[in-house]
Formats: sequence, structure tokens, C-alpha cells
Amino acid sequence: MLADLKRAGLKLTPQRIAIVREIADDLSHPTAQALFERLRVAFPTMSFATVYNTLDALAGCGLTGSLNLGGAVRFDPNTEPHHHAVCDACGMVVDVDVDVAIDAAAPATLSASGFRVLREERIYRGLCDRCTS
Amino acid sequence: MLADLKRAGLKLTPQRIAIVREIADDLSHPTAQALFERLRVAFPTMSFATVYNTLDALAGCGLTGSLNLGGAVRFDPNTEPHHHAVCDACGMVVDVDVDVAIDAAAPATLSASGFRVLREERIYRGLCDRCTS
DNA sequence: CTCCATGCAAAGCGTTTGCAAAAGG
DNA sequence: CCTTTTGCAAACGCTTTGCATGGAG
Repeated sequence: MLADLKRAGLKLTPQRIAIVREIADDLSHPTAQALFERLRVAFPTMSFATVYNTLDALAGCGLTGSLNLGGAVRFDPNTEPHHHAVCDACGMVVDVDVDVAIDAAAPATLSASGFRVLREERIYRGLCDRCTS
Repeated sequence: MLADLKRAGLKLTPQRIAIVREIADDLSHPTAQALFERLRVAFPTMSFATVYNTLDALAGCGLTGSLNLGGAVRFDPNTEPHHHAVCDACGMVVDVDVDVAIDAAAPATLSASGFRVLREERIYRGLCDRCTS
């Protein structure tokens, strides 16, 4: 992922390296705020703007995605096509692999109207395992 | 819709009546800002807070829904289950009726994880008829 | 007459911007 | 070196809040 950054012509600053390492294996879909607080430990002088700046750069290279569920934007290191499930109770967000048996073409009525669907975003809302009880 | 408001124990103020009339037949999914500007013509003294207040009250009674696509929240008078299509170019939002032939159960992997899906929200992103050319 | 609702303004939250100083390639 | 990136702080857009006044029931 760092190599990709370099390939895209972006400079490998210590801050960027730290941010990339922080989100690379993070499945919790953190907000910029959350990342900032974690990074603040190792980089006490790091700016909020740098976090946003870097996340935008990563997204611009297609190395991360972002997720808007209301409230703060969340960042997602998973660049494979996938959907999300959000727990109404605890707010937890989990990735949902695209299931070929379930995913289908766009609704006929929409295609008929001349709308060209390029992406489809699904949010499953409900209660997660732990909050169901 | 005004009767429903009354039934819910909310007072029928001139502002609320005006807001209800304004959104009742509006398929454009307006933001609070947009509504405020339209209402300002007839109610020059109307407050922003009143618009939010009323929209929250309506949503609380299940008389309207809201839609978060990034940027300002949009309000939706359509309370039937439906999805949305958003044009990447012009930002237009249209309702998409739920197509029984396309809609399906939640992914098996999600159900298997113990997540109980209560609602499903889909956003079709792409280009509308007019922006396709 | 009693609350609820309004209007106003200020605060809140998440995000973006402008600019001088610092540092990567 | 030259250009990008950083850090800071201020500005921004959207939404919520507190409080005194005003109007519905």
C-alpha cells in the first residue's frame, strides 16, 4: 500500500506512513477523529488537516473508500465491492461481501427511465449479534 | 397529513401547516435549507429551528422520512418502503420503487453472523437521463 | 390558563481552507 | 533546490440548543 502511494506520485512522509499502517488492517471503519486520536500518541504534533489530507489522497488513488452513514465520515480500507451492515444499538459497522446469488441488476423501472447505474450501495440496518439479546 | 399531526398530539401552528403543505407533494427530496428559503416568502420571520423542529416532529410520527447522502439531510414525504437513485453529475435524487423480483433476503453470511436485518437501504449511483449524454 | 411552539442567537460538530514553515525526492 | 506536505488556526456548512416571548388548545 505504501508502494502504491509512491507510485501515485505522493510523498512518503512519516505521517502518511503512520496513517496507512493504522488503517491498513482496521476493520472498524474509523472516523478521522478516531484515527487522529490514535495517531496523536505517536505524533503529538499531528494536525487534523493532515489526517483528512492523507485520507483524501488515499481515496483519490483508490486505496481506501469512505462511508457516509450520517454523522462523521468513516474510512474503509476494503476496496473490494461490498456492502455494509450497521447495528442500530451500538453503531458497529461490518462489511458484507457481495453475494452473487442476491445481487442483481438495477430495477427495470430505473433503467427504463434512462438512469445509468454505475454503483450500488446497500446498508443493512438492524441489530448485531451482541445487541440482539 | 395535517389530521395525522393533530392525532399525534402536536399543535397545528401556521408554520407547521405551511411546512406540511410544502413537502407533501414534493418529490425533490429538499433539504431544510431549501424548504426554509421557500417558506421564507410566506413567513419572513420563520426560524431555521422551526423547520428542523417540524421536520423532526413529522419524522417522529412516521409522516416523513429522511435521507442522508452526504451533505445536508434531505426530507422525503414518501413513507412507503423504497430506495433512491442519485445522479453523480447533477445530484438529482429519485425514488426507486422496491422491485419484488430484485429485492431478496439479507445475505446468508450476514444472517449467519447473528445480525438481524430490520431495514435495507439502497442507493443507486450513476448518471440520470439528462446527464448521460 | 397552561403548555407547547416559535424566533433568535449562539454554540456545536465535522470538515475545509489559507498560509508560512518544514521536509521529501 | 523545487514542490509537496505539514501544522496551525480560522472559516465553513449543517444542525442543535437555551431561553424568553407568543400562540394553540
